[in-house]
Amino acid sequence: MYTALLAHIARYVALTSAEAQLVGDNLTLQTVPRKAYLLAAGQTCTANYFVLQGCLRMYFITEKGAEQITRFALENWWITDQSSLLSQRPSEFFIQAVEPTTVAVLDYARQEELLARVPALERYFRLVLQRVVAADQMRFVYQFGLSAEERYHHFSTAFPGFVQRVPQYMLASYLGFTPEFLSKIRARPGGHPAGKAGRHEP
Amino acid sequence: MYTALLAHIARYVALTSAEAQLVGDNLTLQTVPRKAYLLAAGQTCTANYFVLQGCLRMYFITEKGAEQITRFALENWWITDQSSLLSQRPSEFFIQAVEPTTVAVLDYARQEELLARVPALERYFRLVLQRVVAADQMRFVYQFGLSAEERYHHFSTAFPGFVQRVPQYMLASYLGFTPEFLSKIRARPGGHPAGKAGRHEP
DNA sequence: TGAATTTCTTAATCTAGGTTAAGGAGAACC
DNA sequence: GGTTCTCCTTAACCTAGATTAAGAAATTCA
Repeated sequence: MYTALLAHIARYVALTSAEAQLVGDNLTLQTVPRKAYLLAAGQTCTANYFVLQGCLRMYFITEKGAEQITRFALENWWITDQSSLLSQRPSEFFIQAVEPTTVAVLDYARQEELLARVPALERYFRLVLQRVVAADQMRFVYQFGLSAEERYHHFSTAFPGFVQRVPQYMLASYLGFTPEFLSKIRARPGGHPAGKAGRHEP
Repeated sequence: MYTALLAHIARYVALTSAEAQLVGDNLTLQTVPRKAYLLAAGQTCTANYFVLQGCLRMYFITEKGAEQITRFALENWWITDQSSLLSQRPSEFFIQAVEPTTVAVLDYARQEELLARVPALERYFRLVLQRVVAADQMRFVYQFGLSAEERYHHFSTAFPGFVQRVPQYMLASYLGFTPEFLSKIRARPGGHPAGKAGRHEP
């Protein structure tokens, strides 16, 4: 049922089978149809989501009313609004399925209890969070260190599979520019080389 | 010696005095003169730094050769290049003292050993990292949801003390625009209301 | 399968913020 | 107590990318 998640945990820490059982007991499985929401702005975030299958996006609405995507979550990624989760105050974010998606839901209230019983998970989440911070840091370097066009080229070279998996206007939003500008870039010579290899995940 | 750090830990988890002793034994104290570096691009990051007194900035050099500040660390903040630390590969970042600064240094090699002996610290760092992710998330909202001028006003209203603590060109870099543009904003009517109250930390 | 909805493209026009250049003023240094 | 750095300001000009407005392709789903 949660084999992908248990395998992910095993990459970082070793659990006894009793502990693995306990993990499973504290999760729920949820299928999310395309365009359905796991979280909407105004709601208080209640859980941590692990993507078993599919793709989620997290976004907020800017002052001008535009959707600004802050991150995607693909298979084997955790996603949540840490800010709302910690403060237990209403979120500014939406978490929505880009394609039909299956997630393991770890309810925040049960999480603390579970971590108390399975201390190895404290370590697991610490390591996962370190990686999230590291990824956000590098994201920052690309966002501020490169021009919009360079960002697009860098990203589509690094994750060619992913680029084909989401609508381009979402990619444009994630990279911090408009879909019109993305079209312009792609129309330029060398705009979208028909690459094949490369990683699939951002 | 490390009372500020032990107090910070105590805000999240309880340590026995033997454990607190062990923490102290695995730290070193370092004083960093103004403009000195704890990390420079090209070096592999070897430690996690906790600011006891002073102010650090983390930045990288963009393609155009400009310094782009990614974060500051004031008293009671941890700072490191998670990316370089995890991969043990050369960093892209500089970590430099903005003012004479004292830090507690937790060497990465010793950190893993220490956490194995004091499991409560796994929880401590997990909680600290959750807060870092939450802060980065909100940072993103301000960065992409507001115009440059709104960013400046929001930031200087939220952290008036901090604005007076660092040179303005650093503030401009952190907020993602040029010092010239910051001057332009401040010259506008209502550009820099002489506020007094408010938080000191970003 | 065909209408409705989403997504993508093109092109003209516009603007927030960057760039360049120069001067001024405070702080540190000798 | 002057000279050298650092930092801040102003102003003219410039550009990357936004906005607006159509229309053209794809998808989706009934």
